[in-house]
Amino acid sequence: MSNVRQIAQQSGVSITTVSRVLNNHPRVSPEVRQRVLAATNAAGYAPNVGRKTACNIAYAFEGETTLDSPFDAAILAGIARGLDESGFDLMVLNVSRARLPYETYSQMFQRKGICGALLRSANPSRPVVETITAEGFPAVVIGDRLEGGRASFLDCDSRGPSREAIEHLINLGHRRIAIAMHVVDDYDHTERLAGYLEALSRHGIAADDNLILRAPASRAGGVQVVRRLLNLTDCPTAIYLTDPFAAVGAMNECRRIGARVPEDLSIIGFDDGDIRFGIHPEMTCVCQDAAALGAEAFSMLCGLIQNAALSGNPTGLPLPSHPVVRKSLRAWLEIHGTTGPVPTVPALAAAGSKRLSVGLASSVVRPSTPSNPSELST
Amino acid sequence: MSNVRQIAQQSGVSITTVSRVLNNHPRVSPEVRQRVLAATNAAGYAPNVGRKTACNIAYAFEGETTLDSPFDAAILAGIARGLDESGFDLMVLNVSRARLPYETYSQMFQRKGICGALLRSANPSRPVVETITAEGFPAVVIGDRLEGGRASFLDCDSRGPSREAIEHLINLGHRRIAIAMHVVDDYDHTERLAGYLEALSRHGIAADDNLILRAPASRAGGVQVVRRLLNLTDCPTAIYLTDPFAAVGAMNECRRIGARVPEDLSIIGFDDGDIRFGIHPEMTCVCQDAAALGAEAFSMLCGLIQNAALSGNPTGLPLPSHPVVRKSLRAWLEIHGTTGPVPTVPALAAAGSKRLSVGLASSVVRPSTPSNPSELST
DNA sequence: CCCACTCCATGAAACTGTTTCATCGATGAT
DNA sequence: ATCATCGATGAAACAGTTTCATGGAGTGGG
Repeated sequence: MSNVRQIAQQSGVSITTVSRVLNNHPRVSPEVRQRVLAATNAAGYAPNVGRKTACNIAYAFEGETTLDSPFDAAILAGIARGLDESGFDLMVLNVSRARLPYETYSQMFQRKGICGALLRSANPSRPVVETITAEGFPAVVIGDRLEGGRASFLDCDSRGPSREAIEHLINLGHRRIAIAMHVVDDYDHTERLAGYLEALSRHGIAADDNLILRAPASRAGGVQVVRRLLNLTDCPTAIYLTDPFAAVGAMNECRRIGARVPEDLSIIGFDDGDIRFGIHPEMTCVCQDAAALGAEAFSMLCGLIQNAALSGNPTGLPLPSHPVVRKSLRAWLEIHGTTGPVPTVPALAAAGSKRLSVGLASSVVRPSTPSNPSELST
Repeated sequence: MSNVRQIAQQSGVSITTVSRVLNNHPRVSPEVRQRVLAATNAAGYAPNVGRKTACNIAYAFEGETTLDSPFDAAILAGIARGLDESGFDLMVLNVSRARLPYETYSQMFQRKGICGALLRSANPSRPVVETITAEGFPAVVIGDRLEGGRASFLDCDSRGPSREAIEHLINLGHRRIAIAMHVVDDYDHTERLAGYLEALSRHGIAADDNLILRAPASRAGGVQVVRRLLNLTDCPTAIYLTDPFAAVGAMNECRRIGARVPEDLSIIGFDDGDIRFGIHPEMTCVCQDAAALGAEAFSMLCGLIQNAALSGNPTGLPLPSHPVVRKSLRAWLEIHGTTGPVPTVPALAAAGSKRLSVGLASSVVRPSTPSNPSELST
């Protein structure tokens, strides 16, 4: 185990200077700082004083917080339930903000007394997540499959259930089925698209690019999905929305324009919690148990931490070969009241378009895509 | 500033022993431990080494976590948004679990590098919250008014808007108005009851104990509220449910038994987020902005921490007179589609009761209150 | 050009808290 | 009675931080 005195000797400075560098004090010349940092990283230095306080778990994300989404909230709650028995404390951390310029992510975690991290991954933050896991710091990635490196992860397979959802629609006679995904292109949404495409191809239905939409994961996004689809000359008879809020928004908009669900249009949503029971009709949807995801990820992380402690690497510094744990929970399809047989008469397009134009005239909300009158009347 | 050596001298032991006591090591005799602790508390000791790491904010609660509720989730999100600029990190802490037997809450916070706490208060945890604030540790209580001591708090006044909500119903002609509150009797729900009673008394309507219900803050709770109220001989024409989920459950149950909202029954709910827009008809409700509550509480706490730092009390130890900040946000009434004129014919009781018995026969869910057939037929 | 003066980088030493190892006495088994 | 063991304790070594002193580079006035 290296200490400040060794680092000092190796970089030819005093321990004072080493301490200053490590604590980011201003009064150090750039060259000396550089030299000390090099020695520090080479030696894999970790502070020994205050080491005992390293009993925190981080729920780490990068960039904007999405803590208020039911998904993140439920994950947090799942983690929190595990905490009580474990003796760990939970820290919520924006890793990109918390890291000092010079340090590795592992060093940052150590500095904050964190001995393991749950990494919430979305596509934009993937590079960061990959860096952290590559450093060998005990971490479990939630909601992404980092097949490449040596990352541990827990994801929820929504591809199979998404396929089943679409096949459910196909069995009901639907052929023109739309899918609406989040504009942020994360792993989960991509998987749901894959399930959708799989179902279509299994039943010999050609995918239509016009029926593959992206919209914000919000009620407003769902509203837009319905409006845009109703503008199509060949309107779909069913929509799969891969986000809870978007699904609710779509239901609202259907009601507003007088399209009956499921008589005129079938809707399959997605649910992290129990939104599906709060709306009417209860929503057919692909479900995942986000709280279970949090609890499971936490227990995986505890395993990793224990393992690191046993292998004499309590500081979480990079190891040539650290253990990898990978696991998948499964999402599932729940059939409720928003899916039904394909309409015999194509009532939706006509009714929808007509009422859409009426509705818009009296509505405060304007569609974000400027509607072309000629399209509306088709 | 005291240190271990002073504590050691005062309690007549070595610094080793003091360190052992402070770190809760087992090999200390009870008497010595007692003596050292006394000296420690008397001296207001705070560790100096590792002091710089005290840059965390705690979101502290006691007992069961409610992190997955939209209210707590939104508060957290509000806090998280403030964090980025502040340079603090957020710790989620179950104070009753995290505290070691001997230490004060302030010491516990310090041990964990926490320089300020946001305390989520509910009635069962009030004693703990009061203790913490009495210690003078920089803390802001969210959602409770601790008028007594010197506690800083931020609450959201829902009493006025609750009164307005009931008056809105009275103006629509309603006279028999029920209120359903959470079984856990926290400050907010009590306030909403007060607003309800105020409105009744202002309009010379006598409060009826039969119309004041308690039910769990869940969809199932809301279902029960409707069932129990329909059992009454003199059925209400409007209900105010002080919890979002309960309101949604009540709406569901109304739909199931064929009671139309608002034609047969007016419903006013409560909303922390935007549930009101996700259901149909959009729900008339008293709203509060939980994210704003989190953000505001955080900014208040930052003020307290800065103040403590300026007054040379960076450790957050008890001060004879620490500053107190108190603030209220306001909830507000939003009128949407679930409230309407009082029904001219008392259709609900008859229709509801009839369908209730039919519905129950075919339903898996049983009411928790055993229904008396004679009551049903009235 | 020289001489204070200032400012900055740096190190020695003082200081804080933790951990290791040795000691001492009580207790219990033989 | 003797020896082994174990628990409580302290001295000293150790790790890291902070204070204060130092020396040199730059600067401005004479």
